[in-house]
Order: sequence, then structure tokens, then C-alpha cells
Amino acid sequence: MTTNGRRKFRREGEGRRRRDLIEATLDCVAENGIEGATVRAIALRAGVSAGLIRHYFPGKADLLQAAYAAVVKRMTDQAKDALAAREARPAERLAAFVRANLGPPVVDARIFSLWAGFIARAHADTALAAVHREGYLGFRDEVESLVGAVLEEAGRPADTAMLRRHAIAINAIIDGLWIEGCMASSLFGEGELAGIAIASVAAQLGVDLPGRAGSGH
Amino acid sequence: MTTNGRRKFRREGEGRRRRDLIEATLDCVAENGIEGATVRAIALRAGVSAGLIRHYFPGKADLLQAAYAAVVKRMTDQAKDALAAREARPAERLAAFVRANLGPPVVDARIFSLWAGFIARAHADTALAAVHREGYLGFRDEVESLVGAVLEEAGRPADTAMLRRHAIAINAIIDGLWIEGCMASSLFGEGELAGIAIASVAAQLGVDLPGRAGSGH
DNA sequence: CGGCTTGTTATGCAAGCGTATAAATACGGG
DNA sequence: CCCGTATTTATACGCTTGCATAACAAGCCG
Repeated sequence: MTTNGRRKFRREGEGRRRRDLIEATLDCVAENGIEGATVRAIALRAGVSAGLIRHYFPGKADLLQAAYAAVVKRMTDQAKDALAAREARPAERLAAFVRANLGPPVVDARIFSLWAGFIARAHADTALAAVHREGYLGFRDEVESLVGAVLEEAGRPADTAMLRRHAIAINAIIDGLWIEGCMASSLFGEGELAGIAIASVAAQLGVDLPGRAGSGH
Repeated sequence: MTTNGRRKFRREGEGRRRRDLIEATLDCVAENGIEGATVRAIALRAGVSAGLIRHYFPGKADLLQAAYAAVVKRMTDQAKDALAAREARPAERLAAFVRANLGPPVVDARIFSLWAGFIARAHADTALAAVHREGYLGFRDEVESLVGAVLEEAGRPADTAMLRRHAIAINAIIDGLWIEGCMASSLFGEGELAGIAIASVAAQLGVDLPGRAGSGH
């Protein structure tokens, strides 16, 4: 029988298929670690056959790299969105930035699993290392610029060396809290991480930041 | 006369063999990621045949777990050593603790590579996750106890909730700086990370800590 | 409506994986 | 001195992996 009129597969545009494969890759990595992201598992989740992957990507490594780039982009975009709705005061911008990086969309076990998997691999894979370095430095520059604006507003302009030290420390706070939140999200209440981070950054810079939890208002 | 006098292998005690196999595993993980730690590669580096692994470990998973436990122990031991030579003042102890975790033996690309490799897998491997959780909570408890002593000395005893928040933040600072230092050690001068961390912790707690860089001595 | 392009599947292959099993060897105790 | 036993090696098996290739079919264009 000709299995009635049902088609066996549908053709899709290149953009759609690439996006689906990347998303399926992220799902697989998040679920079973980077070693669980085999071409067969990815294809199964994407609803296509395994061979199709090599029709859109030269090899599995390229798919993984594209997937990691997508994660980096998603995270930095999230942070930039928080800045797009630019509040009037620099202090508010900095607080919003910190909050965006420690909130639900970024603090996510799935993203962390990807990050850890790729970070571990970046030591032996120069291409992945480049992707990482790019997103990382962009993030730190953003922090440095925000801190500079905040200190200037407070009438305490900082020299470049001090600005750098502040950016490094604040970046570390955000990174560290992000990791803790991703690995043990159940241990922290909603917004608790962001509150801790903002309080810590405020103390670090010696300024008052809006949105501090328990500010005794 | 056994052909010629040369022995084909030597018998070693169980302790020695297990230690060698664990060390070989760490070498493999650090060099090529956790996926590069195959039983054959590990055995080759340890100078034994592949089959011997299963004579000392029920399976490869057990070897990996033992190897990760060794890494965690090594890191926490390093920090505890800094506390063993207990200085008089709590502030000095806290500073020494921070400095120990951001100095040469702990800030190391190889250890980071190991950490990242295992962390990535811990999401899908409950045994590894348990090993991690154990070492992690021990570290945080240490920080909390140190912070409590420092605040008490300063005449500003903190309630448990505040203590917890401080411990979380300081832990994050150390973690974040540790990662930055491991991944891009060339970007930081000697002792710079420790200096940034101590300054940040001092600001966070509102106390003066010894060993601050640029303290105008 | 029939051929053409090309997205898509199906199948196969060589390599590498972890593991199981039996043979070989070192080395201490009778 | 030689035997017994635990350690170590050697070999093989079944499975999965990433990748290559050929058959297939969906949708467009004349």
C-alpha cells in the first residue's frame, strides 16, 4: 500500500533546519552532558535522520561550535537587553545588568551544562577557545564601562587601573554567583542571588545601588 | 632460566597501583578533556595494560569518581593548610584563606581543566555530583565560620541569615577570580588576584583585612 | 504533467570504546 | 626449590561512534 497520502518527510529551509539541529544539540548536552550529544541522539531529537547533520555541518565539531556560539550569544543578548531599556541613572543600569545576569533566563542548569562542557573542551580546542574568549572579553568591557559611569556619577572618577580592578572583581562576583545558582538553584530563593550580588557590588564600589534586598525601606 | 633475565612486569602494592592509575587519569583528563580519559589511554600513561584497571576498580566510572575525589581533596587540603598555621587574629586567617585559594598551587590551568571536565559531567552523573557537593559545602562552611569570627572580632556579630549571605558572596568572589586566573593567568600579575579578592572581601564585610595590595605601607 | 534539482533517508564501514575472560608471569611461603 | 596464588597481560567480543555513500522522494519549473 502506498501508505495513503502521507509524506515521509518534509523539506525545510536551511535556516530552519540549522536552528532545529542546534536546539536539539543544546537539549542533548543539557540532558546527558556533552558526551550524550551524539549525532544520532541529536538527529532523533530534531526529528531528522542522522545523515542530515552532515548536510548542514561539515562535521560534528562544527555543530558543537555553532551550538556554543548560540549559547554565548543568548547570554550576552540577555545582558544587552537589560541595558537597552536604558534607565536614567548609571547606578540603575548597573543594577539592571547584574540582575539580568543572575535571573531566570541566564541562571539555568541547561546553559551551565553547556558552558561547563565547552569550557572543559576549550582547553584542547582552539576554535572553541576563541568563541569563548570573544564573549568573555565583551562581557568584561561592558562591566568596566558601567562601573566607570557609576563612579563618575558619584563624583569619584576612577583611574584606569582602579577601574580594571573593579571590573575584574565584579565580573568574578557575577560569574561565581551564576555558577552557584546554576548548580544548586534550589538552595536560593527567587531574586536572592541578584540581591546578594547587588549588595556586594554596592559595597565594593562604595555607592548605593537601587534594588537592594532588605534595604530597610 | 626464564628466557633471559629481564622481567616482563613488576608487581606493585594495591595502594601504589591505585594511586598511579588515579594520577594517570588526571593527566589524561587535564590534557584531552574527560573524553580523552579512555581506559587504554589511562593504562598507557600509567605504564600498565588496560585490563589492570578493572582489577583495581569495578569499572571506569569508579576510577573517574576516585580521581575527582582526589582533585577535590587536593584543593580543599591546600586551603586547610593555610588555616593550620593559625594566625592570631581572625582577619589574618580569612586573608590567608583567600590568598591560599588564589595563589599558584590552586590557581592552575591543569586543576581548572580537571574541575571543568568533571563539573560538566556531574550534571548527568549522580556519583560525581555527590563528590562535588560534599567538597563544595565543606568549603562554604569554612568561609562562613571564618567570616563569623572576623565580624565577631570587629564587634559586629551577624545573624545567621546575614552570615550566610556573606559566605555566599565571598565564595562567589573566590570562585570567580579563581576561574579567571586559571583561564587567563597571563592577564594578571603575581598576587594581583589575591589582592583584588581581599580588597573586595574587606569592602563587603566593612572591615580592614591585612595584606591588601597598595596599602601604602 | 514529467523531468531535475537537492533536501533527506537508509545503509554500511572502520575505528574506538568499555568490558569480559583466559593465559602468562612474578614472587612469597612451605 | 618449587608450588600456589594473586597480579598482570593478552586477546576477543559486542556495542557505539562519526563519517561516507548511494538510493530515494519532495517540490519547483518549464
